[in-house]
Amino acid sequence: MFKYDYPHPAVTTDCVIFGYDTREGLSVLLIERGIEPFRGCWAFPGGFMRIDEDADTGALRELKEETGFEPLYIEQFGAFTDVDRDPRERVITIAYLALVKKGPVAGGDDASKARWFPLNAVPALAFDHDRILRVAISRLREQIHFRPIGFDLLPPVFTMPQLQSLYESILGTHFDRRNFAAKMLHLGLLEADKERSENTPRRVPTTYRFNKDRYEEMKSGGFRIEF
Amino acid sequence: MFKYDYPHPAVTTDCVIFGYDTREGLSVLLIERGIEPFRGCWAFPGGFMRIDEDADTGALRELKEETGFEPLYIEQFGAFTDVDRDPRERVITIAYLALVKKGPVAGGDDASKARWFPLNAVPALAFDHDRILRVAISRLREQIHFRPIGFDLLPPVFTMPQLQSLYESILGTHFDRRNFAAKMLHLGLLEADKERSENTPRRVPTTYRFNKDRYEEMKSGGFRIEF
DNA sequence: TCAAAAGTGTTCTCCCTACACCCATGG
DNA sequence: CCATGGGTGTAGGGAGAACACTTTTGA
Repeated sequence: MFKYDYPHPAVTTDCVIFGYDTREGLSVLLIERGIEPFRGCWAFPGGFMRIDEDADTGALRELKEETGFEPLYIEQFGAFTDVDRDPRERVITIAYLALVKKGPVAGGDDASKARWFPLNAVPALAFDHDRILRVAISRLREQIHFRPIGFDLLPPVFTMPQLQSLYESILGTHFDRRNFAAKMLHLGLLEADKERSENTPRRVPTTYRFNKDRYEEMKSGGFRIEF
Repeated sequence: MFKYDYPHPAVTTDCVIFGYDTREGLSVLLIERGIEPFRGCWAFPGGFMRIDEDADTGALRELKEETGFEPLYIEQFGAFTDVDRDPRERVITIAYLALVKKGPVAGGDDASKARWFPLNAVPALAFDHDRILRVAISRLREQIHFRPIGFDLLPPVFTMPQLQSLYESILGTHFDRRNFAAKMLHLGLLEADKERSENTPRRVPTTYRFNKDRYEEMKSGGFRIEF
């Protein structure tokens, strides 16, 4: 039993985890809640922050425990503090945006209850997670202009059409093939890969890899991708 | 006395309040702490979030109580959660960035202990407020590319040199007069003001006001100011 | 009349945009 | 051989960057 002179809210972390594949586009990882409140509803993985860990650590811990994924990118993007957002007690949540390489959910006790949902097929969510998701998506769309975080969502070797459809999926727009390729190549972050990808239906596209060294150089000195 | 099965952190809000005038450039409003811990140190206005208010409300309340200012712009920009950031107990803070029209600190019990500090003369701060300030500044610099929040820091009628030196002060750079003016006028957010400003040392600059209607139009449809 | 600050226009370059044709592959 | 998708180049326009001289005003 822990006692305080003034009431204290509980603090949780929640992770909005995005993954991508060509079939489904941008997807988000949700967990079906096994307990009340909102039992049976889908929600972001997350949980109570421990008193001896900071929120970043807590978010990472919950992410790994509940999904088994190692995020390639993770960023705090907001605290959600509505008074009635949790029926049990006053709970505020610190929300994180994470990018992972999409795959079957591997680890965790709740693994069987986790599932990827394409962004256009997300069910109603528990708590205020609908709002959190909307904020996360708009943050992701902003961030993609400043960091090449899109690359984290692709396999190490990828084709230009793949990269384009990833960006289109995230930004919800369509680009001209030629202009998109020119712009990307112009950035100098891509290097052509010798090998050619297999399993393509028609003509074999050339493959690229992401040049991390070049990116590190560019980070110091500002960086902006216009779309 | 409030009891919980698990330990709960305390939650505060802190406001990084920016103001601007031509003499001192961009300044931040600090309050000298009258109580331990960090008694006598300078810190951002803020305080404990009440259990029956959300963080936005709490931040606004504290801002008004402690400084008497009405923010022209306010935005949550991060939760700071280091385990040892407060020696008393586990305290996390939700940090806000606010812009106000700079003036003498008017209201509040602690008014006499509040002071504006130009950004290049900020003293060592209490808690982790140094870090919070650094994050706030970089956020402000980002935001100024997307919203004309700079205008909130100027008087309703202002001159082009004033506007330019505000932007230079925030971004820490220098712009070519002609290019800056052209860019600003091109945005269509400024309208020339009939009256001329007084009290200028040399030639009288033309004055402008900010066209809010035009800004509202531009918000829906995206908006980017390049520098 | 001089010093200090404000006003103004042009050129060059780069990047974004729009757009059409050819090529490789599998069926 | 044809359908599908991948690859490529060019012309035009707009915006940013660099840059110098003239005007106003108070001292």
